[in-house]
Amino acid sequence: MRESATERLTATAARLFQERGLTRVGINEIIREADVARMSLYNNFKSKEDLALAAYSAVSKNRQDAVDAAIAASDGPEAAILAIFDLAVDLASRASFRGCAFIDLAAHAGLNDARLLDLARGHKAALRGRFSRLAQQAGRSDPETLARQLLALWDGSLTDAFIEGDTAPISAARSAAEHLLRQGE
Amino acid sequence: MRESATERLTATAARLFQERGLTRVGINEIIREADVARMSLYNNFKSKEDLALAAYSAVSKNRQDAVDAAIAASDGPEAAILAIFDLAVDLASRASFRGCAFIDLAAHAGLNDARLLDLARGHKAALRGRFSRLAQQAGRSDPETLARQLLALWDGSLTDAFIEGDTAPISAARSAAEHLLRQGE
DNA sequence: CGCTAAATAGACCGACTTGTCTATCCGGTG
DNA sequence: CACCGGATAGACAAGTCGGTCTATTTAGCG
Repeated sequence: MRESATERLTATAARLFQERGLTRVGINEIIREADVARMSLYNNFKSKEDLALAAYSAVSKNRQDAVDAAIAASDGPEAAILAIFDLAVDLASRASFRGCAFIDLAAHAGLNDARLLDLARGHKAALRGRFSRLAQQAGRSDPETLARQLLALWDGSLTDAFIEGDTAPISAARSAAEHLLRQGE
Repeated sequence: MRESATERLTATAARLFQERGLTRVGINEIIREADVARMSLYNNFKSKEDLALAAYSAVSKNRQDAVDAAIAASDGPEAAILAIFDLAVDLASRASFRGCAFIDLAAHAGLNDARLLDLARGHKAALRGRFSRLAQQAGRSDPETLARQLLALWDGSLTDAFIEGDTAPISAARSAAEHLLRQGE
């Protein structure tokens, strides 16, 4: 037996929301792609926003796991930070890449559903927290500021990579991160 | 006599689109706020996207003028670059701030209308071009890379400032720009 | 087999969207 | 005053959206 309707719905919604954003994907398309009846969606989720909450949570968890794996595979905090930027290149190299899904989510969900905005905030805070921890392990005196700088480089370079259709902004951001790491050690 | 319908429509659309984004503002709201009849909109613009094109073009021009004014008022290219980041603080301090309007535009218009995506691309390229010129004036050997780094810091910090609801990311980005300027002079 | 409970397809609803059409009104000009 | 072109309000069309409901089929199980 194949995976449950809930799993198929969550996975399909996660994929479509990443590819085109929350508001540009309707439930008709989701249930068609997930091969699930309309009522099966509403039997498993109270609303589209509840489904979105589950889908984006799964995406967030996957991203954080990938970041943690990259950190674990790296030799020291500085290398780990650069390895995280290498992940961004992977993300942006996918054909369907359209910028960070959580930026789009925050821009879109802000006014309607506080839960979705909180999820986007939490995702960014989680990444920033990892940067901060690594900066602290690298012996930085002000790890929070460095973490904010690295997060801005991450978010901005992913955004610019989408707008330009090229990964050059991410490479540049990675080298900026190297400079910042060398600066105040 | 007050300003023309075209001017009122463009100004109103520019304001609303900045506040809430292209797709979250309908023409009904625009014509109501602009105090213009429905048909007056369609007599002056072929479609909502044509109005959006005019509105976002005006916003882009205003932003570029503000950047140029900040550059002109600065003492040297390094100071000019930092002055541009001070502009970001002003932008993000407005109560209605919801991140860079052109990032939202690019994310949203990408699939529907190539003209709007090109406008967003052009806006980012214009800012990047100014960073590049300043970097060159500062005697940098690789002004393009520095320009990309500064643009990523700009876009990322504006985005993070919106998501966090605080201007701290911009201050951090500004100090990162200072570091980058000191680094490879 | 027969029963039950769940999953299904699809009609349907109300709200909302952009865009068109029509009928009216207002202001400037001869 | 009479006229006329442009602006007006608002009905309307055609489509999409999220969500509900019903009638039917399917699947599990004693």
